[in-house]
Amino acid sequence: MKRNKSSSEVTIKDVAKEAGVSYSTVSRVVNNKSYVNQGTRERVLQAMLRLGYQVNLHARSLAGGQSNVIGLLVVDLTTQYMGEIISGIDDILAANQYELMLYTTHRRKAKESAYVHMMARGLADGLLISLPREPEAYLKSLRQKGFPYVIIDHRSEEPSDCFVSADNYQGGYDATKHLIELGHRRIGIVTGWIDMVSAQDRLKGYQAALADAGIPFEEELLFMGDFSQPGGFNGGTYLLELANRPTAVFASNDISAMGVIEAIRAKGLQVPHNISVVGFDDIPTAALLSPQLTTMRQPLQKMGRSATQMLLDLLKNPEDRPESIIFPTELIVRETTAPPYS
Amino acid sequence: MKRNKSSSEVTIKDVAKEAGVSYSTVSRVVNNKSYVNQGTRERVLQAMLRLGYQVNLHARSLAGGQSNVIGLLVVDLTTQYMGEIISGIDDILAANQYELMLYTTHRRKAKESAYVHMMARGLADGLLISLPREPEAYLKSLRQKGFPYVIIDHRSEEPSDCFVSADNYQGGYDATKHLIELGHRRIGIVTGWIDMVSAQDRLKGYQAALADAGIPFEEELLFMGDFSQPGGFNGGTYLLELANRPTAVFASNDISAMGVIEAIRAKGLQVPHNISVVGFDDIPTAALLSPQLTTMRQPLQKMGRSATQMLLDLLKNPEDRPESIIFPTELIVRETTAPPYS
DNA sequence: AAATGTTATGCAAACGTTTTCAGAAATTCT
DNA sequence: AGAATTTCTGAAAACGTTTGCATAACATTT
Repeated sequence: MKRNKSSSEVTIKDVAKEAGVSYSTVSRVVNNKSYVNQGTRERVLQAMLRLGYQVNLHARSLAGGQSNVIGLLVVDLTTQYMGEIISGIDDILAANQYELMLYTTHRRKAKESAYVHMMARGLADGLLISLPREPEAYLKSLRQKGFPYVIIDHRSEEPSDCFVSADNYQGGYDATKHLIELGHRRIGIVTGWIDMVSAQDRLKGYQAALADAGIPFEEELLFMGDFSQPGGFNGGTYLLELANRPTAVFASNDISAMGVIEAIRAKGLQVPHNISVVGFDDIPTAALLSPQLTTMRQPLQKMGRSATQMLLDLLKNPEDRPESIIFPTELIVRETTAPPYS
Repeated sequence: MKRNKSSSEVTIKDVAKEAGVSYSTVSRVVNNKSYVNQGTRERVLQAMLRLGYQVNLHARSLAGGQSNVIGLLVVDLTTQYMGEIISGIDDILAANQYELMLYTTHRRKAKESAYVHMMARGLADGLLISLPREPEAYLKSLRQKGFPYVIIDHRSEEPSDCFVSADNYQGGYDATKHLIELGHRRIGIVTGWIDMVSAQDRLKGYQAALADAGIPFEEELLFMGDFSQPGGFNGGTYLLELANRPTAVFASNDISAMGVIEAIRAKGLQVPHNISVVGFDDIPTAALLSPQLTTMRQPLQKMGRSATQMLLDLLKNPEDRPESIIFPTELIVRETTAPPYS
């Protein structure tokens, strides 16, 4: 058997020999188990230190049946949105000595499924799934395997699923209501990927706010976007070229709001003077734009933390499944919204 | 031994039984090795499909001596800077069937060392280290272990180190030169974490450009920043409150440039009318700001890709060590720089 | 027809742990 | 003092693979 370990890979057996005990004892010391004589423990600890022992996690996983790794499936890492969530995840994981394995699907639905199966087979103990596009395909197999997972930012209809999400419906409602209260009557919307529940919910909230204010929903004021900046730009351009253009736009996330604003500027108009814009997420840059973006805040870090804690709880007690959480959103009024220009 | 695998964990042996062959044959089929009869191969493949076999990566790593995992050590994930680099890393990794294990140190130097030792012991085959703060502590031990690693955005002095970096010196030089050519003579600088080589290099480039133009370097125009937005804000505020304030500022990255701009606005001044600002990185939002940020572009994605490819090459042929790469930077002139206001 | 290769298969030993089981040693209870 | 606990320790069997070695079957050459 070829072993290309160049040098001293110290194993538990080496430590055992050095300390003059059996390797089971070393294992007990490493894992801080009871039933080890204080003196022996010291001796082993010394030996470990002298030899520079480090546990081999693969061997541990194989023997112990769990890996202390959790997998994270994300569509895309380049957004601040994801960065915030991950930073929350990482907090909790680090505090519980778990490792993070990252899978990026780059919006390719097919990849999601492949990765999930890979993780579910021993590599990870549990899975955090963020912003799934077509989850049903693989969630079904995870469920039937009894593999623990928590979904982030996706309100699952399946009762047995655990998820953490923001109240996208209410957020969409409040964002739209804010515009209505400013006096707007023609309000455009640029949606996210409409196959995602969160995008659908924001749209529904928008429609509900309109209905409650007695404003009819107009198909032509809706643009199907994709949560991206170019998507927002296209949406903005489309809305502005309408014969009877809107006086305000609700963009389904901050990134596309930035696109919308760019489109408005490209037409030689001003925000919020000519057109108001409200975003969604409150990513850190939202406050750094000029004018600063009015947006719905989602507690992204907190969502990451909760989801992770939930998964860890699930790993500990697989029988009682934690309650899913829907966090409230918060309207952050900054400088991109104003009464309509007449 | 407790096994909490709830249901059917299909192993290679189950497949062997199903297909009526020995499990070594199944292993050969799984790994696409030669010396397997076409018919047998078919039969095994069928059996795998029927049983839903998935390889256990921990077992493979343990037996095979390599894990097909590479570790990535980053300070902070919430920046677009990192997002861009990771997206490059991920491209190459995915194409080569490697997994990505992520470690975030959150700027805590002590953590770096702990993680590195953990990864180096079997978990990962190689390490990608981005933006190290105090690398010497653990790099030494990696070197002596012969553990493969590549450093991103850190021009190492150690000749045996492989790294990928942008030409920070030239970038700092060109950014400053751009301001000088516009007519500026008093140019402030907000540095990055000055213990990082990249931050030092940008500063040196700044000083060299000044020297070449016959402008004396003034200590009071230098502010030690930390690559953060608040750091930029503080730096900007400091520079503006100078008795003889600068007419332009070179911020050592885009994020701190945004902070500087915020500070300028807070003083009731305009960019670039009163003060010019140039950043560094060209993160995606740089082009979306208003006014759009003039900055030095680093090919972040490409850097991620190169570093990863380099590491993979290193894993394949540990003897011949690839050449380190320094990518050129490119000045992107947008709207935050203009001739000095007089 | 024997000798030599080539292709295909199985056996069994690793890989570095965890964990069960059994027994030894030390301690506490009658 | 003997019995009953409790604390400690080691042997050995897993965990699910890969891989070196042996051997079998078949094809090709002398």
